[in-house]
Amino acid sequence: MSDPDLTKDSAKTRLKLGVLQHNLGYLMRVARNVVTQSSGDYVDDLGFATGQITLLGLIAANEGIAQNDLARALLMRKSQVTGLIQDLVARGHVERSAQGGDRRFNALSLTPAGQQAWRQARERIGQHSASVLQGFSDAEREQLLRLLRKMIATNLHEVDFELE
Amino acid sequence: MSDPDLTKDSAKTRLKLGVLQHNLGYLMRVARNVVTQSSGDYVDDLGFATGQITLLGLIAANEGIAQNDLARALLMRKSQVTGLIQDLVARGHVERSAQGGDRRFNALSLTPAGQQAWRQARERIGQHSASVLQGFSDAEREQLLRLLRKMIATNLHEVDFELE
DNA sequence: TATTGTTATACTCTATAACTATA
DNA sequence: TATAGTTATAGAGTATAACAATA
Repeated sequence: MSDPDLTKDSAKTRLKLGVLQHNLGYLMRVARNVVTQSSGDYVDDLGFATGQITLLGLIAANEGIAQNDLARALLMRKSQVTGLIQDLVARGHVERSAQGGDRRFNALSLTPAGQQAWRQARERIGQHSASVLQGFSDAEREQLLRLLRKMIATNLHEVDFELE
Repeated sequence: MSDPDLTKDSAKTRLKLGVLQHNLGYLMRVARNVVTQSSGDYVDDLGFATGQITLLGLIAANEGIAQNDLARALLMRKSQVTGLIQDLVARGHVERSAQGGDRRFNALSLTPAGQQAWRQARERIGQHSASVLQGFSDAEREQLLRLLRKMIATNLHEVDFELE
């Protein structure tokens, strides 16, 4: 991602973090920016909107899931999920099969094309993840992911995550 | 933060993460949402826009810093920093004193009122940080923050973070 | 020619609420 | 009365580029 705005200055900015180095909000803000800004290099050409790859992955792991459950799992609004899923349906990646019992919700699943797209996207986000964590030892990498999962699990009370 | 959209269902959504449980992008996305959505409970009444508290903290730790250096440190656009700083100046928290040497950039510093505001905000974001990490041991907490700092430092090449 | 900072503009993402259809 | 999902709309956040002043 070439960035004409950020200065290509060779001199590094020296910066003190002060108390912010112990603050989760600050560190998560910058870390999030690090991750999202570098992700473009890996997935932009696939043409997915933000969040759509994640939706594919969750549907792949949870065949027949309802949209509201996706919204809860991602802390997204259901209206937001509606738009993203509608686009995935229009592009032939996802299909909504009306559930036998409760006709209010749609059971979501991936079409063959959607499974193919997910396989490709999965490869890419794996590369991206490895790239951002290049300097990390295996233990550090697993530790970071584990602590993020713990943070999510202890704060997202509506969802019961099933880990392998 | 009461949320009329998210369902207050007592039944938990059971969800498999699949390969996403090992993916940094997914975990950072949800973790970020966990943090930002809960932060409102702690800082909304202070009336700051997103990012402004962080700017106060960085200026407090780096008296005389330039706006572009703040932008680099936060992976923000300089135009975005302009707007946020202008508002902080208008509210009397930050002042721009033209630097003797290079008259292109403004050396930023906190006014007495800004220092007071930062002390209050610092207290709040500390409480928020502790709240999100309630279930963590001291070792886990410090480990998570350390790994986030490492992730930022190894990916933000333009900035040289000075830790204590 | 390059950098700091401003402005204007457009775009993406997120939030709110009213609505339907089902239960 | 409550839930799943849709729609419309507004707002917050971010991106792009042209510009002035200075180096």
